[in-house]
Amino acid sequence: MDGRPDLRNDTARKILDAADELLAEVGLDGVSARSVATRAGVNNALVFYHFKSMRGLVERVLERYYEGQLAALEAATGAADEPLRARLHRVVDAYLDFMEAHRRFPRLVQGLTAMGPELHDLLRGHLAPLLRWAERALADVAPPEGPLAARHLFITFSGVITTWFTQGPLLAPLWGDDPEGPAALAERRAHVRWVVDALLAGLAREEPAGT
Amino acid sequence: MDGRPDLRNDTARKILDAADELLAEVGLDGVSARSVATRAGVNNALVFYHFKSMRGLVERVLERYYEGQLAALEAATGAADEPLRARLHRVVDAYLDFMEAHRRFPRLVQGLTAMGPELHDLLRGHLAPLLRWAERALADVAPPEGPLAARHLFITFSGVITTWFTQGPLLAPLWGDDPEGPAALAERRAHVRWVVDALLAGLAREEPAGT
DNA sequence: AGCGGGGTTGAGCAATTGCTCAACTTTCGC
DNA sequence: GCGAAAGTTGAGCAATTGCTCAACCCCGCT
Repeated sequence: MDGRPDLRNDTARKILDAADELLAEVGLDGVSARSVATRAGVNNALVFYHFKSMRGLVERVLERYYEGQLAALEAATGAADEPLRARLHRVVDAYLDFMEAHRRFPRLVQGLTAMGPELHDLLRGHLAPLLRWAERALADVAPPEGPLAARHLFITFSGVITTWFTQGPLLAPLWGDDPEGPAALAERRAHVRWVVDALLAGLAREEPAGT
Repeated sequence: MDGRPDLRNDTARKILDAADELLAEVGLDGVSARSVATRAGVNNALVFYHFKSMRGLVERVLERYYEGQLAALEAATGAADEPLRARLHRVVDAYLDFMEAHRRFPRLVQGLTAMGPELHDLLRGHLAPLLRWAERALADVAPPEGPLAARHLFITFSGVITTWFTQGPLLAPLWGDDPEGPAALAERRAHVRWVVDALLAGLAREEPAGT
């Protein structure tokens, strides 16, 4: 009933889905237990029965997304004998695909990050495996320390990708594009790939003799 | 009394400053008119007297930041005869300096962006001049359309910079650094400069014969 | 048939919210 | 020194919030 309720088509799942939708529509502060319950078609007391508190609900929504993201990135990592550039392209594609398939996710993370330090530990716990994964994936080309370390590249890459999804809806109307459309995403995907190539070229130039 | 109250050291300014601080501490939803008034040392009715509504207050806080940011970037743009690389480095430095001097700003924007579409028009209004400025500054090296257009580069650059300030506090403890310290910022600054150089090199390679 | 427990319900409580209002004080032109 | 405007105050209203609780329903078990 608490912690991790069953999510097989029963009430807890409907509540979780409703919370997910509402978080994207009205933001974190706009969603109330009553609104979640109403959308899920259940009594609002059930929200606190299945998830212990409102915060527990939000944490569970987050958890679901981060698990999916990490799985998607790891699945795209592929074999180590593949050329790094091709691997990175696949990973970046997977990142973009996941964000496109779950457009609410970057918004949600953005909102929670800005909500104050109480949630930082929670977010850190989900970010840590992603960072470790990036450090492993970039171990061959990035120095362990300094301005070109994998952690900086990780922040840069994730910034380049997620900023499109968070700022895109704001900016795209300014140049008359549909930010949610597939054409705009394809263009952004090409841009990100180009950025990856340019940064890889820069890394190769920086340290011509790899390990 | 409304719209744009005088900000010369009287009550309206104290309210605005208090709101600014609180927005960063407890997030957008955590700040109430009473909390703002208490911190400012005034009666809470004054919040609605000087600013018409709670939203008006937040808008005014935002406005102050965006005006400062645009001024800082334009001041750093410099003369057109200077080499583009040097100009970009100066602009990027100014961007980083502004963010460092106003660490609450990226957080605030992040929170407001995630808060739902009601605030999007407001944010768009502030973002538009920044975008136009970027398109002007990059007119020589970026094509007007496609994946390398100035707008994509703008999102990329601002993502690389702001993500450090929003995600940094989350990630830095994972590698035992003080994200707010000057050493961490200097390292990030070097990283961003390196990114700028790498992307400029990529652009030069893409279109060897400029206008 | 009876029992017990997970699931569900509506009502409700205490706290907080944005905002209003009438009354009070201060400021300022005249 | 007068009167109007600007500024300030405490009280309070209507609505919403997270959350609790006692009662109920429904199911399998014996």
